[in-house]
Amino acid sequence: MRIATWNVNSITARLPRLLAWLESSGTDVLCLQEAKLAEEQFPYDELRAAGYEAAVNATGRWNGVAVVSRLGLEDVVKGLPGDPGYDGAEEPRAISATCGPVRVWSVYVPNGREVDHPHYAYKLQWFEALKAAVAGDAQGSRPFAVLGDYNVAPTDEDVFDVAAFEGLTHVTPAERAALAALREAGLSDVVPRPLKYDRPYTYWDYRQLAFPKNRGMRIDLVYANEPFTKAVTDAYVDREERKGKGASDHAPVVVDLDV
DNA sequence: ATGGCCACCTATGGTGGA
Repeated sequence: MRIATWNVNSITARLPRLLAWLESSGTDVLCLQEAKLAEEQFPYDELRAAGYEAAVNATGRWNGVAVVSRLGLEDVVKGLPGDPGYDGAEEPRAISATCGPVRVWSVYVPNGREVDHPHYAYKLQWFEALKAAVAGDAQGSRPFAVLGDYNVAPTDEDVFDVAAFEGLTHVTPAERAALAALREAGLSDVVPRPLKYDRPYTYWDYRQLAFPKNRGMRIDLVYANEPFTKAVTDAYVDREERKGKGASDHAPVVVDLDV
C-alpha cells in the first residue's frame, strides 16, 4: 500500500491538484493538513467520486486535518486527547483512523510563532499530549504511524542553513527534545529519499525563490512503530508537486508499505 | 526546468504561516 502525508495549504485552493495527484501517485491513504475550511465544506463528494472516503477534523479558516482513504476508514477519533488548547480553545490539529491493516494519525503540530510566544509553550504542551496519546499504539503489534506537519526540523541537516534559523522556532532544543520523546515512546523517523539534491526537504517558503534555490526544510515527518517501519519498502518526497502555479508550499511525503 | 508569497475573511487590510 502507498501512504502519504501532505500539508495542502487549503483544500479549496488545492482541490484540482489534490485530485490529480491522488490519481497520478496511486496513493491509498493520505494524511492531509491545513484544510483551512469547515468540516461541512469539505469536498467529500469529489473525493468519493475518485474512490476515497474521508475523516475530517476542521472548523474553519485555520488548521484542519483529515485522513483520506480508499482502503477503509474505521475507528475514527477526532482531536488529540488531552489537547491543552490555545487561548481557551481546542484547535483541529489531529485525527486518527484505521485504514485496512494500518492505524494512522494525521497531525498538524502548532507552529509556535516565536520562542517567547505563548504559542510556543502551547506547541511543547501539545507534543506532550501527543506522546501520551500514542504511546500505547506505538508499543503495539499493529503497524502504526503518526504522519503530518510537525513544524520541527529534527536535525541541523534538515534546514537549508542553520544560521538562518538562529533564535527561531522549529530548530530549538526543546522542540527537538519533543521529537526525541516520541522516539523514546517507540516511534522512528521514516526518512524519505529526496528525488533531487541531497536533502529530503518537504517545505519551501513561497517567497524569494526558495524552491528554485532549494532553500527548504524537512518538517513533514512520518513517525512509525516497529511493525510499520519493518514493512516500509520505499519513502520519498514528491517534490514535483511543489512545482508550478497553484502549488502548496509543502510537498507530499510518500511511503510504500508491504503489508 | 523550479521563478521573485499565499490564503483566508461576511475583507478592501489584518492574521497566520515558518
